[in-house]
Amino acid sequence: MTDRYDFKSIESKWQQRWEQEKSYKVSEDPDREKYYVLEMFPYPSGRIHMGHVRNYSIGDVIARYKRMRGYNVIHPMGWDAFGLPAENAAMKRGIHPAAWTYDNIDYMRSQLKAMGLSYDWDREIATCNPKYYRWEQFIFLQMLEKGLVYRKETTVNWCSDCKTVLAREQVIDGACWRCDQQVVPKTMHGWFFKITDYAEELLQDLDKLTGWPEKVVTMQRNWIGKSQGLACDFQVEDSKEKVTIFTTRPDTIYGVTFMSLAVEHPLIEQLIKGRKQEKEVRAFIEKTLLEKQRAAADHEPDKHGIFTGSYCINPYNGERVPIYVANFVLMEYGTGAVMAVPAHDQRDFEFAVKYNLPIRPVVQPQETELVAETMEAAFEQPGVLIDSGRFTGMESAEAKQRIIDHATAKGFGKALITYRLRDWGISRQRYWGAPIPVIYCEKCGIQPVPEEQLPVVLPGADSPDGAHAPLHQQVDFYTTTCPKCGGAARRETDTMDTFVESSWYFARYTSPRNDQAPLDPRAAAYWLPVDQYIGGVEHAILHLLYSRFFTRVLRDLGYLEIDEPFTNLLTQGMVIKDGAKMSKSKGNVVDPSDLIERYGADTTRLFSLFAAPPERDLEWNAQGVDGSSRFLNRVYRLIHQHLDCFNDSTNCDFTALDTVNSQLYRKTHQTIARVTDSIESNFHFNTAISAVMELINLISTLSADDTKSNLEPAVVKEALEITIQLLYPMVPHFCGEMWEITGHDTALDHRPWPEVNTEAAREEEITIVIQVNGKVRSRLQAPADIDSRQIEEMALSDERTTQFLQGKKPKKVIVVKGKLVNIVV
RNA sequence: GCGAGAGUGGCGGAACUGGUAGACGCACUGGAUUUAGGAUCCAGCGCACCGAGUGCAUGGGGGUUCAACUCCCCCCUCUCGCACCA
Repeated sequence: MTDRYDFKSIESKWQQRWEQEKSYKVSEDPDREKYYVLEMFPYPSGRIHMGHVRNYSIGDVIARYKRMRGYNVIHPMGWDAFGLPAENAAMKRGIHPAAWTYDNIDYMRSQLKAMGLSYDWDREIATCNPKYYRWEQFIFLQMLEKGLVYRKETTVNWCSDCKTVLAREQVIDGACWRCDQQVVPKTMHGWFFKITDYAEELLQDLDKLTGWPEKVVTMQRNWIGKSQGLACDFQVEDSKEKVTIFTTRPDTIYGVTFMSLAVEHPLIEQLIKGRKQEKEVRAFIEKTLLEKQRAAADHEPDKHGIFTGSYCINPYNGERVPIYVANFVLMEYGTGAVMAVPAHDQRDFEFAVKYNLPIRPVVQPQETELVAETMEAAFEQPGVLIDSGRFTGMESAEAKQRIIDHATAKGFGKALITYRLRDWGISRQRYWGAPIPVIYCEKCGIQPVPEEQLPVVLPGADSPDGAHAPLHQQVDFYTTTCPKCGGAARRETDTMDTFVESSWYFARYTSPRNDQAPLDPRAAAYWLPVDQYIGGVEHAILHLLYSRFFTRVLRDLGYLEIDEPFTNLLTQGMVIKDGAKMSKSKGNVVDPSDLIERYGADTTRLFSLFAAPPERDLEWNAQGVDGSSRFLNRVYRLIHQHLDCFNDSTNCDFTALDTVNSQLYRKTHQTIARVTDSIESNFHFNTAISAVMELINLISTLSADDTKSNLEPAVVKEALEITIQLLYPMVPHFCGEMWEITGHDTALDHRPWPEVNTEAAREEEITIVIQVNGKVRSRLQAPADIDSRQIEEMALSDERTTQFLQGKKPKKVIVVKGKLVNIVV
């Protein structure tokens, strides 16, 4: 035997075996309870990085653990394969995006296989495959039919150099992230998913997500951003027009002293026409629009505004209210018009101070009295109404309701709920995405591509030198005939946002080769929802919200029976090095392949699990990897040292062990308990590994030469067998091999997880801590079942303790059974 | 600004419903063995004092308690998310 295990041959041996035997292929089995564990699928960027290693190691431990627990575990993997980087790489290297993508997939698949991950590779999907996006197009059409998709014109960020729409994240200081060209707003048509139809349900059901991190739930709640309030019409003076405002504070409506409109508000034109302010206001609007375009995301511009020359009437008190245009009012939210109450809204307060507008308190706090002249900030809390007509004297909460009721009764307003959530714009002017399956006919208008003509295939993707220009430049692609009238027509040339693919892939995994429907409802009903989903917190909003939306859409289309796709969510921390996230630009990247080459997959996995609990950031430490490697070699040597125990057939009475043997027996069962608990409660594999290390340390200590003869082979054998079983989900090749060389012929995947013998795990003797005035002064050994009176007696007669008492009489003695005694003097 | 989370040795991190702070690992120090080792084994390792020992220690300051990393109040720092949402 050598003193280090040969990870190379062991790992390739087991990987081959798993592959040949299809060890992790699963199918529906109504007699067994299923468990669906899923890691967010990767974008095939070229090589896997440490974040992937961490993500998939965590998932694989859970998959293997649950398998040992007897579950029918589905653990699939695939590729989020559409996206802009493929097009960029293609441009740069003169190859086709499809070729680049599929090459990357092949390489990364081999990297994942080298990690020994227990996937059912027969379920592998790549979203750029027409067999996948065909069904995405199908779902799109079903949604279109149901009115969940619509086309509208909006303003987008356009880069004139790259000739494409940019996502908001791709606009840096007003310029394109790639070519640095100034981004311009452009009005164009696009397709939208009506996610806002589900806003309320998506919000309400967040309460059901008890298996999600609070943080993610909160982020989604804020993102949906529900506000309840009053929509109320203010009649424009000397005009037929009305300004409709939205407020969440109807209780402050008697404190309105002016009105603010967004610069884009459609009414402005009429308000200023022919007035002396006309020119000035136009100039202001133009300037503000420019400013908005340029505004960096990280600072708020100062508040500016300008009087339009018009007034409107507060329907509650009949007062004339001057109408302003202000740069801080958003057209996209509410109604684009805000009633300004400087006394109770900080922005309005600042604006009023700047432009010398009146401040009128109408809600009084409990303790103090607000006086307009001395206010230094708005009072934004609820309180009791004053100077508010018939509502004076009411509490804010009641007043809100009464004021809304009043508006409803009089017909100039109503209760309104608004959401921050916008409909999801999915049109992209890029090549490498799923084509949107509609046809434009001059005569018949927008026509869905007939189902039997799906998929609308991306042209050129099947040959390496095929065309990959944006579809609107590919005449052969967009020239078609109308499915209705047969006349000349034009295909939609936009492709879908890549987030669409990832919004339902987890469901497709349940019947990945189905060519009759997007999903097999029976398979979906068996496997879904995903029991444990694992991925980076950067997807907390978009991907996870879209998936929740799609799940409901697929439910309403009759494919799914569930509301929520992911029962439990684990958001893993980043892998960092030298205090920063690993990135090429920082030059602190560790390539997982180098590690696997040098230390093996098991060591790499073990370290990524041991260095930090999953939800925290993991600081990469090269020496820490050595430590993990050392540990495995230590286990390896220890097993070899005790190989004879596995052949020993001496009878052993586990109920009558001597001190040394019962110590090991006890520790073994305590370790099972600790490891099981660490995994079950919060997936803190770091403490699970620590526990096994302690067990190994004990076996080492006890098997040092002078005491070895005392150890019972059966006790050592049990300890080592359990070590191997407990470590198996984390370091599967190593443990598979150890299991085999210790004479077992059933694969560990089919061995049940070890059971704790609670009797054996119980300590016989415990350490009782003696405190004097709360400070530890002494420790005593006592039998575990000692009662409080006896402990107290022992403590008071303890020599060290009496020294500290210096003859003083105890005022009080607190005894915590099995733990400590505190003597107060 | 708002929201969420986190501050524990030289480092990563332990500590159950308040009850021995620092498990486990890394680094470091001393020793053994070795031709050699980035191998292995033994011992030490929060800080202060020469020390058995004692005192001080979980971001800072108060408080509750016999007892606080843990509970309460105030403050500081860091990370992440949202960012004029009416």
